[in-house]
Amino acid sequence: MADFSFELLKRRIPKQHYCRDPFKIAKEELLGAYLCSKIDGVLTAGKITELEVYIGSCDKACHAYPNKLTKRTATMFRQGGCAYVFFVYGMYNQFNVVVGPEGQADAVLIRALEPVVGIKEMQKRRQTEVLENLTTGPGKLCQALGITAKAHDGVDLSGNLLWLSPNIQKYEFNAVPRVGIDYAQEYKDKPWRFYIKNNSFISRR
DNA sequence: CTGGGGATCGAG
DNA sequence: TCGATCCCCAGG
Repeated sequence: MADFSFELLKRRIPKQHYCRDPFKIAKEELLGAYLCSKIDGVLTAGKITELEVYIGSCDKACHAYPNKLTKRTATMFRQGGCAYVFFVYGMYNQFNVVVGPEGQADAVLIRALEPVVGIKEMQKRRQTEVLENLTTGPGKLCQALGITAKAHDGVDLSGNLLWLSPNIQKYEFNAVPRVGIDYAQEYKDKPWRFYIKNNSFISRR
Protein backbone atom coordinates (compact mmCIF):
# COMPACT_ATOMS: atom_id res chain seq x y z
CA MET A 1 0.00 0.00 0.00
CA ALA A 2 2.87 2.33 0.78
CA ASP A 3 3.94 2.31 -2.86
CA PHE A 4 0.47 2.86 -4.28
CA SER A 5 -0.21 5.71 -6.70
CA PHE A 6 -3.03 6.58 -9.07
CA GLU A 7 -0.46 6.65 -11.91
CA LEU A 8 0.02 2.94 -11.37
CA LEU A 9 -3.62 2.24 -12.21
CA LYS A 10 -3.09 3.68 -15.68
CA ARG A 11 -0.73 0.81 -16.41
CA ARG A 12 -1.79 -2.66 -17.51
CA ILE A 13 -0.20 -6.07 -17.02
CA PRO A 14 1.29 -6.80 -20.50
CA LYS A 15 -0.76 -9.26 -22.52
CA GLN A 16 2.12 -11.65 -23.12
CA HIS A 17 2.54 -12.17 -19.38
CA TYR A 18 -0.76 -14.07 -19.24
CA CYS A 19 0.54 -16.95 -21.32
CA ARG A 20 3.15 -18.19 -18.86
CA ASP A 21 2.74 -21.00 -16.38
CA PRO A 22 -0.53 -20.47 -14.43
CA PHE A 23 1.13 -20.90 -11.03
CA LYS A 24 3.91 -18.46 -11.86
CA ILE A 25 1.37 -15.91 -13.07
CA ALA A 26 -0.77 -16.36 -9.97
CA LYS A 27 2.06 -16.06 -7.47
CA GLU A 28 4.37 -13.58 -9.17
CA GLU A 29 2.11 -11.38 -11.29
CA LEU A 30 -1.36 -11.49 -9.80
CA LEU A 31 -0.71 -11.46 -6.06
CA GLY A 32 -0.38 -7.78 -5.16
CA ALA A 33 -1.66 -6.61 -8.55
CA TYR A 34 -4.58 -4.16 -8.69
CA LEU A 35 -8.00 -5.16 -9.94
CA CYS A 36 -9.81 -2.06 -11.20
CA SER A 37 -13.22 -1.27 -12.59
CA LYS A 38 -14.69 1.89 -13.98
CA ILE A 39 -18.44 1.66 -14.10
CA ASP A 40 -20.58 4.66 -14.97
CA GLY A 41 -17.48 6.81 -14.54
CA VAL A 42 -16.77 5.55 -11.01
CA LEU A 43 -13.33 4.07 -10.39
CA THR A 44 -12.96 1.28 -7.84
CA ALA A 45 -9.78 -0.71 -7.23
CA GLY A 46 -8.32 -3.22 -4.82
CA LYS A 47 -5.03 -5.02 -4.32
CA ILE A 48 -5.26 -8.77 -4.87
CA THR A 49 -4.49 -10.55 -1.60
CA GLU A 50 -5.85 -14.06 -2.17
CA LEU A 51 -6.45 -16.29 -5.20
CA GLU A 52 -6.81 -19.87 -6.39
CA VAL A 53 -5.49 -21.66 -9.48
CA TYR A 54 -7.71 -23.95 -11.60
CA ILE A 55 -6.37 -26.18 -14.38
CA GLY A 56 -8.85 -27.38 -17.00
CA SER A 57 -6.96 -30.42 -18.28
CA CYS A 58 -6.47 -32.39 -15.06
CA ASP A 59 -8.04 -30.56 -12.12
CA LYS A 60 -11.36 -32.05 -11.00
CA ALA A 61 -12.27 -28.81 -9.22
CA CYS A 62 -12.23 -26.86 -12.48
CA HIS A 63 -15.47 -26.13 -14.36
CA ALA A 64 -13.69 -27.05 -17.57
CA TYR A 65 -12.36 -30.45 -16.42
CA PRO A 66 -11.48 -32.51 -18.43
CA ASN A 67 -11.08 -29.87 -21.12
CA LYS A 68 -14.87 -29.76 -21.31
CA LEU A 69 -16.07 -27.05 -23.66
CA THR A 70 -19.56 -25.78 -22.86
CA LYS A 71 -21.30 -22.47 -23.24
CA ARG A 72 -20.24 -21.52 -19.73
CA THR A 73 -16.61 -22.68 -19.92
CA ALA A 74 -15.92 -21.28 -23.37
CA THR A 75 -14.21 -18.14 -22.11
CA MET A 76 -11.73 -20.20 -20.12
CA PHE A 77 -10.42 -21.64 -23.40
CA ARG A 78 -9.58 -18.22 -24.75
CA GLN A 79 -6.15 -16.69 -24.79
CA GLY A 80 -5.00 -15.50 -21.35
CA GLY A 81 -5.73 -11.93 -20.35
CA CYS A 82 -9.52 -11.82 -20.33
CA ALA A 83 -12.07 -12.18 -17.53
CA TYR A 84 -14.04 -15.35 -16.80
CA VAL A 85 -17.01 -14.25 -14.71
CA PHE A 86 -19.76 -16.66 -13.73
CA PHE A 87 -22.95 -16.54 -11.69
CA VAL A 88 -23.47 -18.91 -8.74
CA TYR A 89 -25.89 -19.67 -5.95
CA GLY A 90 -28.61 -17.60 -7.49
CA MET A 91 -27.13 -14.29 -6.41
CA TYR A 92 -23.36 -14.06 -6.58
CA ASN A 93 -20.76 -13.54 -9.26
CA GLN A 94 -17.18 -14.76 -9.25
CA PHE A 95 -14.28 -13.21 -11.10
CA ASN A 96 -11.43 -15.20 -12.64
CA VAL A 97 -8.42 -14.24 -14.74
CA VAL A 98 -8.07 -16.47 -17.79
CA VAL A 99 -4.44 -17.56 -18.20
CA GLY A 100 -2.39 -19.67 -20.61
CA PRO A 101 -2.51 -19.90 -24.41
CA GLU A 102 -5.72 -20.22 -26.42
CA GLY A 103 -7.20 -23.71 -26.14
CA GLN A 104 -5.90 -24.26 -22.61
CA ALA A 105 -8.69 -23.86 -20.02
CA ASP A 106 -6.81 -22.46 -17.03
CA ALA A 107 -8.00 -19.68 -14.75
CA VAL A 108 -7.17 -17.91 -11.50
CA LEU A 109 -10.10 -17.22 -9.17
CA ILE A 110 -9.67 -13.95 -7.28
CA ARG A 111 -10.88 -14.53 -3.72
CA ALA A 112 -10.00 -11.34 -1.85
CA LEU A 113 -8.81 -7.77 -2.28
CA GLU A 114 -7.58 -4.99 -0.08
CA PRO A 115 -9.81 -1.99 -0.94
CA VAL A 116 -7.76 0.92 -2.29
CA VAL A 117 -9.82 3.29 -4.44
CA GLY A 118 -13.53 4.06 -4.47
CA ILE A 119 -14.20 2.86 -0.96
CA LYS A 120 -17.30 5.03 -0.62
CA GLU A 121 -18.81 3.41 -3.69
CA MET A 122 -17.91 -0.05 -2.43
CA GLN A 123 -19.63 0.66 0.88
CA LYS A 124 -22.72 1.75 -0.97
CA ARG A 125 -22.77 -1.34 -3.19
CA ARG A 126 -22.08 -3.67 -0.29
CA GLN A 127 -24.43 -1.96 2.19
CA THR A 128 -21.81 -1.96 4.91
CA GLU A 129 -19.23 0.47 6.24
CA VAL A 130 -16.83 -2.18 7.51
CA LEU A 131 -13.65 -2.16 5.40
CA GLU A 132 -12.81 -5.77 6.19
CA ASN A 133 -16.18 -6.85 4.87
CA LEU A 134 -16.09 -5.11 1.48
CA THR A 135 -13.92 -7.38 -0.64
CA THR A 136 -12.91 -10.39 1.48
CA GLY A 137 -14.64 -13.09 -0.55
CA PRO A 138 -15.13 -13.89 -4.24
CA GLY A 139 -18.80 -12.88 -4.20
CA LYS A 140 -18.20 -9.79 -2.08
CA LEU A 141 -15.47 -8.34 -4.25
CA CYS A 142 -17.58 -8.66 -7.39
CA GLN A 143 -20.37 -6.80 -5.65
CA ALA A 144 -17.97 -4.10 -4.42
CA LEU A 145 -16.43 -3.53 -7.86
CA GLY A 146 -19.73 -3.93 -9.71
CA ILE A 147 -18.59 -7.02 -11.63
CA THR A 148 -21.28 -9.27 -13.13
CA ALA A 149 -21.21 -12.26 -15.45
CA LYS A 150 -23.62 -10.57 -17.78
CA ALA A 151 -21.57 -7.41 -18.24
CA HIS A 152 -18.02 -8.66 -17.81
CA ASP A 153 -17.58 -12.29 -18.87
CA GLY A 154 -14.90 -12.33 -21.59
CA VAL A 155 -13.84 -8.70 -21.12
CA ASP A 156 -10.25 -7.86 -22.10
CA LEU A 157 -8.28 -7.08 -18.94
CA SER A 158 -6.04 -4.56 -20.64
CA GLY A 159 -8.99 -2.30 -21.51
CA ASN A 160 -10.71 0.53 -19.65
CA LEU A 161 -13.78 -1.14 -18.15
CA LEU A 162 -12.29 -3.86 -15.99
CA TRP A 163 -8.51 -4.25 -15.87
CA LEU A 164 -5.40 -5.35 -14.01
CA SER A 165 -2.52 -3.06 -13.09
CA PRO A 166 0.84 -4.63 -12.24
CA ASN A 167 2.13 -5.26 -8.73
CA ILE A 168 5.13 -3.23 -7.70
CA GLN A 169 6.83 -5.64 -5.37
CA LYS A 170 7.04 -9.33 -4.58
CA TYR A 171 5.01 -10.52 -1.65
CA GLU A 172 5.61 -13.44 0.66
CA PHE A 173 2.66 -15.78 0.53
CA ASN A 174 1.19 -18.95 2.02
CA ALA A 175 -0.03 -21.91 -0.03
CA VAL A 176 -3.05 -23.84 1.30
CA PRO A 177 -5.92 -26.01 -0.03
CA ARG A 178 -8.71 -24.35 -1.99
CA VAL A 179 -12.15 -23.57 -0.63
CA GLY A 180 -15.44 -25.31 -1.35
CA ILE A 181 -14.33 -28.16 -3.59
CA ASP A 182 -14.92 -31.27 -1.48
CA TYR A 183 -16.03 -33.14 -4.57
CA ALA A 184 -12.68 -32.81 -6.32
CA GLN A 185 -11.19 -36.06 -4.95
CA GLU A 186 -7.39 -36.16 -5.19
CA TYR A 187 -7.37 -32.50 -6.21
CA LYS A 188 -9.26 -31.21 -3.21
CA ASP A 189 -6.20 -30.96 -0.99
CA LYS A 190 -3.78 -29.48 -3.52
CA PRO A 191 -2.32 -26.29 -2.03
CA TRP A 192 -3.38 -24.14 -4.96
CA ARG A 193 -4.81 -21.29 -2.91
CA PHE A 194 -2.31 -18.51 -2.29
CA TYR A 195 -2.57 -15.50 -0.02
CA ILE A 196 -0.25 -12.68 1.00
CA LYS A 197 1.30 -13.10 4.44
CA ASN A 198 0.40 -10.65 7.18
CA ASN A 199 -2.48 -9.05 5.31
CA SER A 200 -5.84 -8.93 7.08
CA PHE A 201 -7.95 -8.77 3.90
CA ILE A 202 -8.40 -12.51 3.48
CA SER A 203 -11.61 -14.50 2.98
CA ARG A 204 -13.14 -16.67 5.69
CA ARG A 205 -11.90 -14.86 8.81
C1' DC B 1 -25.77 -23.19 11.95
C1' DT B 2 -29.44 -22.48 8.08
C1' DG B 3 -31.65 -21.31 3.78
C1' DG B 4 -32.03 -18.32 -0.30
C1' DG B 5 -31.64 -18.07 -5.08
C1' DG B 6 -30.95 -19.10 -10.40
C1' DA B 7 -28.00 -21.23 -13.93
C1' DT B 8 -25.98 -25.39 -15.37
C1' DC B 9 -25.61 -29.93 -17.36
C1' DG B 10 -26.15 -34.79 -17.43
C1' DA B 11 -29.52 -38.30 -16.74
C1' DG B 12 -33.68 -40.16 -18.40
C1' DT C 1 -37.56 -31.92 -19.81
C1' DC C 2 -36.12 -32.18 -14.69
C1' DG C 3 -33.64 -31.55 -10.49
C1' DA C 4 -29.33 -32.10 -7.75
C1' DT C 5 -25.77 -29.42 -7.33
C1' DC C 6 -22.93 -25.40 -7.17
C1' DC C 7 -15.30 -22.15 -6.38
C1' DC C 8 -21.18 -18.05 -1.33
C1' DC C 9 -23.11 -14.87 2.00
C1' DA C 10 -26.12 -12.70 5.63
C1' DG C 11 -28.43 -13.42 9.51
C1' DG C 12 -29.61 -15.73 13.86
